[in-house]
Amino acid sequence: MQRHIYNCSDGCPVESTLQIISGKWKSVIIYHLIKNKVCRFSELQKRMPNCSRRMLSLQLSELEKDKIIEKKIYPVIPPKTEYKLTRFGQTLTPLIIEMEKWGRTYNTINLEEN
Amino acid sequence: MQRHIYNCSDGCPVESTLQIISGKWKSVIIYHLIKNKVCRFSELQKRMPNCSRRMLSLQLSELEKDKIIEKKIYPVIPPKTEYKLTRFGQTLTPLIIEMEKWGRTYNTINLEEN
DNA sequence: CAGCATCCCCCCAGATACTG
DNA sequence: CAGTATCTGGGGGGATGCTG
Repeated sequence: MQRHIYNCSDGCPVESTLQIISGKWKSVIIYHLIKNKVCRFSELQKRMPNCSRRMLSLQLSELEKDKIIEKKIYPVIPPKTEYKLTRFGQTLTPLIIEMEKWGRTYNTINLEEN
Repeated sequence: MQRHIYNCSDGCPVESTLQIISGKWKSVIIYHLIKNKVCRFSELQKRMPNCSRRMLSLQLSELEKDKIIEKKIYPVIPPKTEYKLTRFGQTLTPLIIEMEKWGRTYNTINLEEN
């Protein structure tokens, strides 16, 4: 995690944030975990059909490494896992909700233009 | 701009937002334009030393195409340009400020851990 | 100063196949 | 079900040089 900071110009806070959430699907994953508290891998897949299984897996593992989400594995067959936000990850909620709000009005505007 | 929407799963608002601001440097550019109102190309360069001139140029032109920023060209020699947020672009302010806030506390936490 | 054009390399991410 | 492993191509992005 430390390396992130040194990539940022003069400690620019926006750049710091991007180091954590700029992955192609990370904010979307966090968004669904805010809305649904707990999600299984397949549930996330359904909610993000444009994200390949491979990508979903990669993004999840990076979020886990950065302590944004935590993973619970049930030792059963067939396998079952659950993902949820950590306490630290929950501090991203206001930011992601702002993304949601802006996206909603943006969608509305574009629909009106048709 | 329309194409953006159809890339989004079921109109997911977060995905819509990402279509606009997910470029590698876009949120950082917007951030500096919020803080400084008007910036010249070289001023943005100084504030984002890790962003190459080429990348800065590309990101700016995409933001302009999406009507987030507008560019004013002064027909002088040597050339002078100025960038600022459009009214539409200003609606992103709350979102970018949330990114700033989160990045600040994140930086603080990491400094404490040293 | 504020870019664009070109070249070129690397690696991101899709497709596919396999596994506990 | 919930992933890994491997291969591959296409393009994102750096470096450099040029211009009005």
